[in-house]
Amino acid sequence: MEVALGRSDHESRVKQEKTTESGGPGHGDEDHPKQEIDIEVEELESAKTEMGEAREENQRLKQCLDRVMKDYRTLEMKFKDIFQKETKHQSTTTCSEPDDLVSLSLGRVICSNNNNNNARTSDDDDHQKRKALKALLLKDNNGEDEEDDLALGLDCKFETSKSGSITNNSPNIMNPSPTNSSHQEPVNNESKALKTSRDSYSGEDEVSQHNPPKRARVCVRARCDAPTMNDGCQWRKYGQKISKGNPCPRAYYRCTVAPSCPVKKQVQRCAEDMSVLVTTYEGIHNHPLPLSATAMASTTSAAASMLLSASSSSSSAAAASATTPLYFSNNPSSLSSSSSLPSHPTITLDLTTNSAASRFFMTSSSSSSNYNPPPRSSSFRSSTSLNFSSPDNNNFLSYNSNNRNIFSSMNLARSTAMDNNIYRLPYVQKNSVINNPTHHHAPPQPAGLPDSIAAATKAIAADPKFQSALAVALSSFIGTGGSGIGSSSQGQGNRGGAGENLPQKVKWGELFPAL
DNA sequence: CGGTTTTGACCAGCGC
DNA sequence: GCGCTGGTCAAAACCG
Repeated sequence: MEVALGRSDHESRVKQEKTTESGGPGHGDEDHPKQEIDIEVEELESAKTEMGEAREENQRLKQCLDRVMKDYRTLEMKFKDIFQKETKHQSTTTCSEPDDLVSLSLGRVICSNNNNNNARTSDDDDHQKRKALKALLLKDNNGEDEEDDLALGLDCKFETSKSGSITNNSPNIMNPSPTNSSHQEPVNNESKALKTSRDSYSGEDEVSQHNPPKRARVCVRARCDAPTMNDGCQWRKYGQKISKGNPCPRAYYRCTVAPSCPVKKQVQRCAEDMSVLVTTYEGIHNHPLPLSATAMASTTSAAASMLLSASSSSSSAAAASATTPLYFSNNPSSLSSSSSLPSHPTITLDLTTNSAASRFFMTSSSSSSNYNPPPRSSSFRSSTSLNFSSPDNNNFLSYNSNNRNIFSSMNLARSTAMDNNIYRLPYVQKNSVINNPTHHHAPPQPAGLPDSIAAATKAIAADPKFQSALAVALSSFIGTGGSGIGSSSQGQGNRGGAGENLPQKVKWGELFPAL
């Protein structure tokens, strides 16, 4: 419906413009009506052409979605089998051993010990996870109605071996589950969650309480002309600083969706490339997020969870190093936030290079990395980078051929879904391959979609982190489709919205007037 | 008028 | 202890 409106708006706008150009009715000479008719016919034809193209693309997207669903179900079955086997195998051991799958398991409660407080069985969790992901993948019309499900689905939960009575949110940077205890304990919840997460990666409970490490940060690098990226949340600027080594000031924002929300973000342009916006998120939302914010939320929470999961202990870090290919953004100069504050465990989502969503890198910190943050003698230091860039344009997840960064794509995707009830999924291009030279589990990829999916299946099955992160990434894309863009990000009276007004916001009717 | 932004001051952590 | 830097506060300015 909205599409039609957008189209009619477009047409009426065109007509209005023409009327204006021709000086209005009765003012032009005799030839003008003919020319106008010709022009209108031409535009009608072009509009029809565009409509046809859009329909084709919609078909492709539907097919892509079907394939993704099939793959997902296949993978889920495999994963479930593997997980059940591992659960049986590990049932004899304690839960003190961190589970690399914990971070992105989409609601699963991992490491279930014998504590009775956890009534959820593995099957229950699987069911919940499946339900949540299914809701993510299948919901098409009533996105807002399923916001809770979405949030639940994207939630990550930890259960520490010591505090079994607490089923906390993971260090979920952006998206705690609204169904959890957030509402009951809006303030303490964060510290609890942080404590749990800290405990999980420091392994020093007592020390953590008295000398807590800095909370994890998620750094997102993306090309953006706007003052800040629109991530769906409401932010209020509370400070600005010129930081060392960067002529561009760093702006400090605080989440204003809820008064007590502790989440902050720092926004700074990259010194070497002013078009790159570096946004660093810190903290845990203690309120339900608008659906428009869940994309970034799930992405950043996944990243942070991975970071903390990988950092949870030496064993898990070693496991991460062993199982996860290393691919650092190798651009420390741009990571002013993280590099200047290496005491914060920081994960970086690098979305800056070339094409759209593009290649999907999972990386993890390791001493063998070529990324050398400034040395600092003390404090925990961790840096992890997810690189979505595609230097060679062999896209795996790609929105389209536009040279648009992933989050611009997210905005567009949401506009699409909002107006057309069809998710504008990142689709796999015809010649797409998973081209991850650093991924040892991914065999050489021949071109072609089925092979790509097969390769993806192998790669995902081989690497739980990759698997989980891919799921989250997919849910991020899909999650953007459920509601109107900016519908919740800009509240009443939010003038300026801390620079969050959407210059990059594109109306669907303008983008695809043919629809 | 209420909310946001700006901006100088202040504080804490760190290195020397 | 001092200086540097990052981060935050809060009063004033700004805006619709």
